[in-house]
Amino acid sequence: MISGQGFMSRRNMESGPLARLKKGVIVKMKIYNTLTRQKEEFVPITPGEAKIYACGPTVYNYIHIGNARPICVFDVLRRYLEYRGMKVTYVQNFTDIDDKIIRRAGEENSDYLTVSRRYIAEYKKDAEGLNVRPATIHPLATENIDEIISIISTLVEKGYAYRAENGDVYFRTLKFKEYGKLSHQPLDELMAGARISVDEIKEDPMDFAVWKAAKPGEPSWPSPWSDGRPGWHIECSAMARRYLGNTIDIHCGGQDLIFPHHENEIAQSECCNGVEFAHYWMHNGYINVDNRKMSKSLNNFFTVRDVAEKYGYEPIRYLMVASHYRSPINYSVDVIEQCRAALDRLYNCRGNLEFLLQNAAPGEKEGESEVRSRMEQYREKFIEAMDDDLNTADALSALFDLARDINTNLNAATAPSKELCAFAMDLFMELAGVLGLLYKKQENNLDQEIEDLIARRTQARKEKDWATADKIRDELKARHVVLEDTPQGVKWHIEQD
RNA sequence: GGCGACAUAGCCAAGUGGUAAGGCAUGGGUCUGCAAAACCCUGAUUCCCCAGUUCAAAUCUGGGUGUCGCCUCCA
Repeated sequence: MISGQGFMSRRNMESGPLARLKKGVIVKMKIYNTLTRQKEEFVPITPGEAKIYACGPTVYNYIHIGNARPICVFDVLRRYLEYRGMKVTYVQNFTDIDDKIIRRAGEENSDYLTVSRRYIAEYKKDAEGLNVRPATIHPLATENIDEIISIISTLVEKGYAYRAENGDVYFRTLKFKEYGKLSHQPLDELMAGARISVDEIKEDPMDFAVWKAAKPGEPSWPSPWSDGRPGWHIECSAMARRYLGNTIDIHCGGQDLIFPHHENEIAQSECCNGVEFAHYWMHNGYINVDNRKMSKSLNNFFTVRDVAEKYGYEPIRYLMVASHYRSPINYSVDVIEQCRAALDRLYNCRGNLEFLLQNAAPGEKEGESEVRSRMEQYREKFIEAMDDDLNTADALSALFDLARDINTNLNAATAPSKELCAFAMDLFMELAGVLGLLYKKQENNLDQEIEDLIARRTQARKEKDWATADKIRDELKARHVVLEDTPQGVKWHIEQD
């Protein structure tokens, strides 16, 4: 029995961050580590590479915007590390077998497979809408039963888990001396607070199930202990190990997973593999509604789908990056509308720049190199903010600073060169892209009919026939084509809704 | 009971010792045939309260108030 030995003490010089630091760092980034409760320099196991495991949704319903937060925030983490030149392996599981899924299947008279596959598909639609890139791997619990059984077998062999008389297998929590190190809960306190009903079949109330024997009619898989299914926590230990190895760089999820889910993962993985499970633990804050935590159990949640139908997906994503990932966010209709208005400003900037770019003449002009170098400073500010524990709110302000600079200095009056316009556009989209914003495509084509209307209006304006011009403008506006008159001609964009 | 988070303008939100970023909204102005967009100006003598440390505190210390969360399925 070796728990509590060297592999936990990541402060030691051989395996601690200092040692890894010496091997060479590509990204000088600080991450708040729940394990140590402080910001630490991010030093990956392999220089230049990051292995990340993010707990994914249990697929028994549409995701709500509380679920959307970790999905968006850790997508930004991934994008940022890649932006800084790292190779990122990002694993996000789907929990596709569990009590809630089985219950749901029962309610609708179908089976767990139908339910889980449906909501995985729905998840993917929402994730795409939110501009969340698919993970490197999206493993399913039910496709990793062998790995799960292998880990449980090792735990049983080592004496960390035992079979109860009904076929369940439980983890011997008290045997893992460091239990509680992530949630910083002393074991006796956890026991005092344990509302776990005293279960005759467990040796100790703190023990948790790693394998559950099937009740009649439940889906099950054969195992050395019983026909049954994995407990919730074990699947993440199994999938993290299979796809990322015994030790990973960053494990992320919502704050509510710290206890017991992540605590249990640590116990299982470290007792099984004998090495530290994850070097960094990142946890996002909650989304609240009326100042109360939004959750499926409180039934005060908004699904991503519902909000997206009213306001679009992007304001949701904006909401997630507009504040720090560890702060709570209080959701309201007001706030989401403000997000949409803020996005409008950014899209206007992009639209104006695009229009300028199309009309600009090539040939760098005098003084433009100074403009470039000034704009480079916004990138520096952006990176500095992101390096500080993913301060997306501060980074976003750099994007707005850039937008103001572009609006002020790149316009019809200053007639910037094509090169400068392209430079500004690239930089603007580069920073927005790291946050996963401004992914709505630029419309380039209009119907012939609309083109004709615009041409007629232009003619009317030339003849100072304002009545006709305004009538056409209103007509187009009703069809969501918004016109703006600029010194370089008519500019249009398609309005949403 | 144990552990923790938060409190900055009408709203959202950065800022952890050097004199309050950014966004939304409001009001005024410039530009425009009118709009739209954009730009400029406007807005917290002050960062929940009290006391302390300091030349200097939203930022540190102590105390208090309020709100929320985890300890049970939950992002």
